[in-house]
Amino acid sequence: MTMPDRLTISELSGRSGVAPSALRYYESVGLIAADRTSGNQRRYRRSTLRRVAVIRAAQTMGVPLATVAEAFAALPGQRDPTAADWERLSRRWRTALDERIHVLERLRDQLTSCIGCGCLSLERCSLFNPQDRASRLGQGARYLLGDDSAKVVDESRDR
Amino acid sequence: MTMPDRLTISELSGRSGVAPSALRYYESVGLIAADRTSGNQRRYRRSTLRRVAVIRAAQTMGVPLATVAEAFAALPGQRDPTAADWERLSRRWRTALDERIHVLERLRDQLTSCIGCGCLSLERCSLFNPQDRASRLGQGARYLLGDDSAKVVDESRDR
DNA sequence: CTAGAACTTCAAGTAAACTTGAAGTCAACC
DNA sequence: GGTTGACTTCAAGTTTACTTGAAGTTCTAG
Repeated sequence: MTMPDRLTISELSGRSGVAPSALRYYESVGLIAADRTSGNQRRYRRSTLRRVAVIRAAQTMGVPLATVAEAFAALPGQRDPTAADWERLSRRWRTALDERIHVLERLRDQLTSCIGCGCLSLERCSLFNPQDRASRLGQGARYLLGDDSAKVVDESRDR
Repeated sequence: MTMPDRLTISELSGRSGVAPSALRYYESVGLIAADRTSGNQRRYRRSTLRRVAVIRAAQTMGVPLATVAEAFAALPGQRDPTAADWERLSRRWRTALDERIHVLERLRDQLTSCIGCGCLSLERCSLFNPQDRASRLGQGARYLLGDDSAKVVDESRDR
């Protein structure tokens, strides 16, 4: 009973904390895969546990599943991913994550200094700058093209 | 033409970068309000600009609109919010934002050290710990109750 | 005063990420 | 070998945060 070679869906669910229905959904969108028993039941490789963990980590970062699927496409389909495979993936997300953290930090500072201080002038306040929402993560700087910035610049004295 | 006292919906949309349809939606869920002209068209107070900016900031933080609405309930309904009003609100979110940033930072570090390094043992790796997903922001530590933690602890050698 | 742009409401549609339910099949234990 | 729990598929429902479209009204410039 210790360390089964292949996991049933409820085992994977129990170990990953992800509902069976969600795991089936992940399979339906190509994020994970499973072998089948003669009776058509799913049996997951142990490496799937790691995959699921990475999926949840990505979601915490704000990465949509479609983007995760894209990234997973770079992983080997047949053999289990190696450490190097996972590392390539982590490097790819690391930058985006750094950016996202940066945006949130700026927002935090603004939240105190701009809203909190009572400086009700909206000029040059990045909290009010739509450009700062370019933090969707996943596609990169989509927002940065359309020069939405400086649109919310306003004279002053808005309560 | 400089600095109108009340804004039309397209003016507010233009200045905030938020689509008119979204603004109407915000009104429908009680996030913003507008006076009406004799002909039933919306005229927004200038303070609405700030409200909308705060809504977008909250979304960047990952706060759902329902939670924003709750927070806004603490703002004065009649008079325009003062700096102190906004500050109370910002203090309330500041903590949550700090937490969220912290979670993402831990995730970033793990993303490199745990996945990247090839230490494929999953024990004590917070990337694989469902507890770390307690970052929903808004309700506080909902996840932290159900002791989901230590569920994903696994023996080792998962690829 | 009239054309056209901008506005109104309301219903329905969309996308993501699932969950739920029905109806049936498989596996494990005594 | 039967029964109970776990599994299967498939369709439909849910939530959030909107957008789109239809059908009609109002505002503003000439």
